[in-house]
Amino acid sequence: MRISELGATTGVPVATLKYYLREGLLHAGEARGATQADYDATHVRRVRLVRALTGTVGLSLQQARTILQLVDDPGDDLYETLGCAVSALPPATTEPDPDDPDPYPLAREAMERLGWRVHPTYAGMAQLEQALAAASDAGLPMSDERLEAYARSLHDIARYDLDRLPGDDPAASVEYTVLGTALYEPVVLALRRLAHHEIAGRMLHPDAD
Amino acid sequence: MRISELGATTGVPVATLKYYLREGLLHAGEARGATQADYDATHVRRVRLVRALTGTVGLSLQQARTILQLVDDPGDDLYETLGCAVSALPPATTEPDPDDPDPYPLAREAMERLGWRVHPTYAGMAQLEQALAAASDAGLPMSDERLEAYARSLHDIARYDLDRLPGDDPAASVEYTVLGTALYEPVVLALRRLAHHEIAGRMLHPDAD
DNA sequence: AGTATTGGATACTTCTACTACCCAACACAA
DNA sequence: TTGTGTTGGGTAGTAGAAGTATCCAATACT
Repeated sequence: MRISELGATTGVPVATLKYYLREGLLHAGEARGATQADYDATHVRRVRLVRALTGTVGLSLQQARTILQLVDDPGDDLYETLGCAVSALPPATTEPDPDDPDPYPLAREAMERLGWRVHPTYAGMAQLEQALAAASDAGLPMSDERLEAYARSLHDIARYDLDRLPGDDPAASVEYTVLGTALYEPVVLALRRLAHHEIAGRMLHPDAD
Repeated sequence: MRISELGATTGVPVATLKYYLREGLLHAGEARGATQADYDATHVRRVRLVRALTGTVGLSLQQARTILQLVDDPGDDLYETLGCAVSALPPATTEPDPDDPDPYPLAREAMERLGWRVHPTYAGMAQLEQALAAASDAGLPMSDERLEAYARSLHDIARYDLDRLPGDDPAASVEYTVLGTALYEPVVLALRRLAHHEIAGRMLHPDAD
């Protein structure tokens, strides 16, 4: 498959594919000569993945590249690889001051109340801290009760995800977890928005069919 | 309060505040003369809100402006206002072809299976359709079973949100719902990521303290 | 042999979100 | 009253992200 065919198959302009090649988001095709290279199904899949991550998920090319590198070359520790993936996802956070004994007080207290055992400087902690602080700053602080309600429901979702990992294939598990974390996030948000709509509809127009 | 004070209080450069004024994200201060205007607590709140929406939530200024206009001047129908707000949130979707009798087949089937009564062209439908299509394109299609598991948990969250609306104050309800939808989304994502981490930790290191 | 396409490189464009600078009008302190 | 500093209002410049366009010599296909 030549590059123009790859473009036709995926609907992505050839100039953009060349850009992805330059930027390291797409592996080079197999060279068949100085002016010809062969692209295959792995390239089609990769291009679709890049478009899904940068388009619907809303990642920057830099963030997508980091995720893809983790999928291509995962460590053997799911736990650590997942941490690297999460730290690549938005919202971007700054490194915590290593001297600060309690860099994420809101998130730490939340985890303690929930009884969740998480590493205190896991990337998700910084993201939760930032999210809680942003809500407070904006005048809608999140109550402990609400946070616990959210956490319980999301814990159920996460358990569903991890219960379905192929336990006998660590590499597939890493890929599934890393990509699933990122790719299903838009589904999560869309479903929450639709649920708000559904419930508001029942509250305001209970008589409709 | 002068503009420099507003900048000092919020930590936002004066040049940026002027930019927000020009762009209609921040209402003008009360003029006290040709070269002096007075800013108050509503301006501080608004600046914090803009920074929360554009920073942590990740909205563009255009999207944040749309949300803020809805909060400033909501219709009297929570149902419709919420729809406008959701359509301003990412991922951006295109208008459906009005001749297409079934513009969002994946999302429609999902809603039917779930028994959710939603308007078939609600903005969230396009977003769900796009999210499901992106996951499929990327090689991780979402099973019906998984979608239902996610939907059940997120419906619980949405019910929690709407059960706590001040029923006697429609304007406050609109503000709470619109801003809560947007501002709590980063919390939702951070909690899901942390839950993955927590559960993976228990699976891989069940013996740790 | 001739035409079209490719890989590779470089340059250009568009958009967003600022950031910097300027200026005349004013406020305030000495 | 005079000097110093700030303000509103405007214009212009910047940096980064994500492409897009063009050129070229080297092929591949017909």
